Amino acid sequence: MGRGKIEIKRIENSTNRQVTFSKRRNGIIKKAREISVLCDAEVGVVIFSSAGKLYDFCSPKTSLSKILEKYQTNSGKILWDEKHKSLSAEIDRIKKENDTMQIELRHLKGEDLNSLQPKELIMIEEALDNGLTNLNEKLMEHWELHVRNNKMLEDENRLLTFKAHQQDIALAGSMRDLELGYHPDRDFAAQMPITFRVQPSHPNLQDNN
Amino acid sequence: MGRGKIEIKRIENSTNRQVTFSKRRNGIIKKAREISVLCDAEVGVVIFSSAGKLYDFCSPKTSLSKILEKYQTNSGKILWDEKHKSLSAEIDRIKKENDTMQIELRHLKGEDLNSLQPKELIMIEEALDNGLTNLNEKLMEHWELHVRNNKMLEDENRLLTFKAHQQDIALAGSMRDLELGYHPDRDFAAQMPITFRVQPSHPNLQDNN
DNA sequence: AACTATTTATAAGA
DNA sequence: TTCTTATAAATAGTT
Repeated sequence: MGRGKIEIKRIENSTNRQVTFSKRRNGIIKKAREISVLCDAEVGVVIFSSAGKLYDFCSPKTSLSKILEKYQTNSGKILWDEKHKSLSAEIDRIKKENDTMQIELRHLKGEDLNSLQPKELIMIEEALDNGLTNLNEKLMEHWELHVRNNKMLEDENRLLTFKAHQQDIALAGSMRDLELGYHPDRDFAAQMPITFRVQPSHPNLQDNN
Repeated sequence: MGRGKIEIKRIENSTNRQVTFSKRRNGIIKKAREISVLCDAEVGVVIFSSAGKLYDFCSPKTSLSKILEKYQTNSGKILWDEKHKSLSAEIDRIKKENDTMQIELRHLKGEDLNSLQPKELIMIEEALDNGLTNLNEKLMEHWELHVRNNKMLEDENRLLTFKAHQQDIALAGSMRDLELGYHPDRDFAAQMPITFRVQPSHPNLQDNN
């Protein structure tokens, strides 16, 4: 249907094929929806493009899972058996991998060494030595970083202390100047940092007896 | 499409509905076949009539089972029953375990250490030290066994050498004895253990000359 | 992504 | 059901 009739065989032009796929896919899914509504049918459609992209449709009020379950009981065909097998096979494969690693780990931790030959033991020893070398390198890096940071902190600290000291001196100087106005005879308070000088909040509590 | 336009809603007339179902079902399956050929797509269609009758289509060179398997891995949706879920769950669990061990192994081999804190590094170092200790112990056992075996071999060797030597001497002695029979003026054969002295079984052969 | 000339699907009727 | 046929829908080629 279209400007020309086409033969039903693989469309060789890739762009063309993709466009046609897109149009027809929409068509099928629309048709699937329509039949499910018009005829009260349960429909499941799964489409993979040649690029592997997935499109699917499932009639409302059900699920692919339910439809497929019904498919199995109805057709007698078993859809999951293969899947079961492949899953089990994968489990076996991973478990084997797991065991191998487990053994390697144990060996590296110095466990279960009895069955090993000196040659194997020496290989493990080399691996451990190697690991230890790498590890110590990394620890050294951390340590150096730590030392450097500490040094920077110390420097900063010294600088801050110095600045604070300078400020104290400067403040003390200006206090002295101020107090000189009130009690020209006393000036030793200026030697104290300003924060330590008592400001009596209740002057009447002071000893009057 | 047809003599009149129809609204997309459930067809109430049962006969009508069934006829429409039949026609449209054929239509969908034809379309599914066409798209699978034209566009090199994998298509699976499952349709249940309202009466519960099953119709299905699957593109050539594959199977519903395979398509659905692909559907699962692609969509992440799980279509299968409880058994599958538990298998999948186990796979996930083992894979996680695997990953953990893989990381631990790498760490013990001194790889991928960058993300670790000094505290963690130190723990790994302790594990490595420990492993090395156990390993060296085991190697030492092997060595001692080896030494002991060597020593035993040496001892045995020495013993055998000694015995061989003694036999040589004994043989030499008896040879001499034999010869002494012919020359009675020599008697130092008496220094030899008695068992090695030859009892002449044919006295008449003794020297009468 | 739209357009449109054609083909195809199908609703209704037989 | 199946066939026919008028008409709706889908879509191939084009812009």
